[in-house]
Amino acid sequence: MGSRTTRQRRAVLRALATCTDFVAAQDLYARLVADAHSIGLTTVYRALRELEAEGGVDVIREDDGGRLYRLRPADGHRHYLICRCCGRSRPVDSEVVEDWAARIATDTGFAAVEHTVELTGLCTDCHLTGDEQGEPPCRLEPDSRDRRSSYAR
Amino acid sequence: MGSRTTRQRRAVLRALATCTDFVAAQDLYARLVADAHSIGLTTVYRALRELEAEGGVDVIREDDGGRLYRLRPADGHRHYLICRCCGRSRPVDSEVVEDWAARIATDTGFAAVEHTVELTGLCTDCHLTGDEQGEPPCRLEPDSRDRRSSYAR
DNA sequence: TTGTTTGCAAAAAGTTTGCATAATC
DNA sequence: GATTATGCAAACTTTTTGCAAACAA
Repeated sequence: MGSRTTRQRRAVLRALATCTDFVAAQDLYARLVADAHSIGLTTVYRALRELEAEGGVDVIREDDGGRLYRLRPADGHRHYLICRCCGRSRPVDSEVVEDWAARIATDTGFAAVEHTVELTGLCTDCHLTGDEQGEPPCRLEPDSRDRRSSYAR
Repeated sequence: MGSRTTRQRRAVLRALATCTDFVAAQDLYARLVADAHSIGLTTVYRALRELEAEGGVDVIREDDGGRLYRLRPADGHRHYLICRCCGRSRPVDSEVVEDWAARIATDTGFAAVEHTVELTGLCTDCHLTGDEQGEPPCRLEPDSRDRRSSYAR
């Protein structure tokens, strides 16, 4: 009934540790394959889902419903500010929000309250380059479609 | 170049106003059809996407990437606490979060910062009924799959 | 040995698009 | 009359599942 340590799971974890930012399952798979690993896409999906379930990764959602994963820091989950333009993310201080969520939980009587918080914007780099409308001014799609397309199945 | 008022768009808006909670595009479509309206699913999707773009609706995302829509109150956008069990939602006071997001925006220099905030939990009703593990204890799926299934295409 | 994990191919689901027709302004 | 909206069917994308073979313990 226990969980087993396999070559593939180790590889996924190591690849995830290598990433400096959020990655899509497909990207991670592509990286692994490009890195001469032998692994199936299904396995990558399963590994990420398991990691998500046990809280090993932070997850953000793309507009189209896709998921992006990032290894969670040892000191607990974090929230991020993501550039809609270049896709880069940075963790933000979210104590306030954590407290707020906890307060809501007690105030409402809801149990097992969980929260999803995402911030998006245009980083200064992208902001300087493109127009300021808030919609894709730069070289990359707002969601990471570009990063992914080069590895289309 | 302007947007036109059509029978279908009016119907979507009216149906949305009728809903007391978040609905999926497919559900809204099913309701409209059941209500003897003549409308296409595509049109519903388009209408909702337009409403979303112009800020007429609040949107939450399901685990599977689906979207649920709810007419936005006249006094601006809101955030919600959603029961993972029965799917019902209630608006929560989120001034704290709004302020926090604004602060992050100025602190980081990011432009056009937007935020997504969702709270989920188990409402007291559901909590009393099922076990307390935080996973689907009740009669309904944690995401609204049940509400939708009865109208499957 | 025994129960897990893998991975391929196929399925699934929700949403979007092509395009001819219909309706609005 | 010009432009915009509609709606059907087909396409698309990402993720999940069935199942036999491979593998860890």
